Amino acid sequence: MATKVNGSSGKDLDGGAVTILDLARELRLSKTTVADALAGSGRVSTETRDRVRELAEKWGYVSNRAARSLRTRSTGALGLYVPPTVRTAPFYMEFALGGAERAASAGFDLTLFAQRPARRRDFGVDGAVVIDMSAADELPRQLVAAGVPVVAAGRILGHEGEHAVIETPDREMAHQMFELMRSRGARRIAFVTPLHDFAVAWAVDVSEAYVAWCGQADQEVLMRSISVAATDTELAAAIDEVVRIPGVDALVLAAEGWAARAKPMLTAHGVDVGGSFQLGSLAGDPLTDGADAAISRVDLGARAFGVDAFDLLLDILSGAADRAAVRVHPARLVPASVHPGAARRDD
Amino acid sequence: MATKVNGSSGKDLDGGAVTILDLARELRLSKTTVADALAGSGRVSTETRDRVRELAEKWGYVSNRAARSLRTRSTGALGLYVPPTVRTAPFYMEFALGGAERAASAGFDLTLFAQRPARRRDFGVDGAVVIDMSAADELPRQLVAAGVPVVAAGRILGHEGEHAVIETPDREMAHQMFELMRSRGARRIAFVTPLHDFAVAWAVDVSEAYVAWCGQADQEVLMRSISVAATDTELAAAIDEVVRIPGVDALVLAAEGWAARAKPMLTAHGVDVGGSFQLGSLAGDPLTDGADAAISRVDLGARAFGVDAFDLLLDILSGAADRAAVRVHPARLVPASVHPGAARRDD
DNA sequence: AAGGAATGCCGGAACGTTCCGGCGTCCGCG
DNA sequence: CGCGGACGCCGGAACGTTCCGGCATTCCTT
Repeated sequence: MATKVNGSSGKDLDGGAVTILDLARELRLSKTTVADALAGSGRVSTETRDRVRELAEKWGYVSNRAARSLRTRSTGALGLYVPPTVRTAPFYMEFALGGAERAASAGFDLTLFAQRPARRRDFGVDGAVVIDMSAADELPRQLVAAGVPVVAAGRILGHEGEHAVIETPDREMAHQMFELMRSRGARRIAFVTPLHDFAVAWAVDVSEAYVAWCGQADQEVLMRSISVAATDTELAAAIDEVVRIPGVDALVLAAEGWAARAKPMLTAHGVDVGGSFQLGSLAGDPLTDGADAAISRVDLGARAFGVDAFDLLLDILSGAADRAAVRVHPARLVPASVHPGAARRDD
Repeated sequence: MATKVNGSSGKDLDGGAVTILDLARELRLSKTTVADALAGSGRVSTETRDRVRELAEKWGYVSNRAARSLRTRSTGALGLYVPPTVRTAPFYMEFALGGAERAASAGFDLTLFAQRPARRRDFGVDGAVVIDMSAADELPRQLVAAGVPVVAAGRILGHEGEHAVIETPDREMAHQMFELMRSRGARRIAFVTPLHDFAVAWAVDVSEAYVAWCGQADQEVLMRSISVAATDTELAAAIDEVVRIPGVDALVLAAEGWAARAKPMLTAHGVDVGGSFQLGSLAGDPLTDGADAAISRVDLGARAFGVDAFDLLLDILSGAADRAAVRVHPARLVPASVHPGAARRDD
């Protein structure tokens, strides 16, 4: 009862993409058998399977994603959301590409969400990773409401327990940074961190870690806050302030890129960076802060972080991990190379 | 003849997502009418349409992407491929997010392709943008072979005419940069560019532009090539060489981030960057090279570039542009702020 | 040799949407 | 009063896949 009468040989690559039915017709098999042969499911003789696969290869058959998705209720894509505030940083690009790599290795595509959509929508993903989300952002709860498994890279303040989380040990790394500097002779370590209204976990964590360390190390709290997207002018103003504080012999900056930008400013003030004055970055990717051996940095391993985040997501999808699982992605402290002529006081 | 008998009220949010059929049953309408009411197509009374939309809103109906995709043969997603060699640069993140924004505003998702897939696959996109591709990369032709419209951001050497292209005026901007420096007194401008085996259009273009300018300006060609992913050591070696050339009073670096990294190296050599010595970046994004007012830079407008690239792709999809269209995305020369005390020779 | 199990293959139904054609009803106009 | 057409709504088919159950045929077992 088909409307179109198909010729004998077939192989109609003309109309559009080749389907399972095309293969079945050509091989005089049923679609079920062809599908089974291709998927390796069902009961098919080895000979038949080989015939099917050979023709599929020859004709360039590709399984229609939409049809499969419709039938299986899985999309074959994972989502990633990077909030607008911070997305210029190379860190997120590395993270995203690590994620894309991991997703691809599991046969998933990576869909990048732009802004949060105005209207409710079909996200079109089997799961999603959101990174460094402010508590105010609604996207995670929209995802959760839509039944999409979510992994938060960096926990979301006030939303703990609502989804899985993977974190870098920010407090611990900050602590290590301060300890390193002290062990290298620093006595008064200043700290520049994002403004308090930047309600993202890592920023809060490192600030608290600094204050805690000061208490423990019996050091005065020398903290300045600037916008996480600080311009050079803003950053320079903070540096000016810090330099003016008497006896400051070390400075740690919380956000990516700050240290590299601050260094020339410090130098302009006559500060011997890498020598008598220590400079550190708590989010130092190899590209910016890390390019300078005079800066101690915390290497967050952005790429591997992305891989790990999507790894967790995949584990959740496969049932190997709980939907509220919490994991830690290791970071690494990379001390500045000690300047040979540096004044170094060993207590 | 339905296998399942549905109760009177319905509203079964229990099973899974709510479908058009659920709405139709509840409203005692046919699926066609409901679909028409939601899509705004067909002939539906205003009253009915409102009733449908109200219930759809109330029940949180979202159109099933897979089903629609299957029927309409369009996926609702656009692809982006960033080659592995260069992807650490913030430029590409900005570009990608600009693209995601533009795609989203047209109702498309953005799928990030990871590595090129080993096997032939269904790309699952309606069109794709590839950026700064080396001629050797096979992905574009795979896409073209699969019938996917492709926009190359930065033309692909040796593949002109096979797909649409959007470009920044790299030669022109390089020329402007050199002219700026000369107008500000530079007499011997050195140039550092990626190695020749980095067969990406912009790198070739700016190198050629430099040589051409030298010829026209009657200046000796002072060019050094390093890996596009040069380490600090490699970059420093090139800088060392450049500094050793007698009379060099300006340096232009081709790739993103190089200038910012080179500046401290130059300073270490006692060079007065921003004063008697001019430094320029041909791919200076605001974050890295652009953060330093002493560096002249070409602002490629990464974000807007991404928007424009996807704009072109969307135009092609809508038929408003040819599949081999060529467009130019404007760039902008941002001169270094002239240092007050700088030695400035006005011819 | 007869019963049952394994083997190889197959038809339909479903997934949720879009789209084509059609079918009553009612209005307006000559 | 009759008729053409607009209006409001509808049924079915199709998109390409997966999956459930089933039906011959062959093989093994006792």
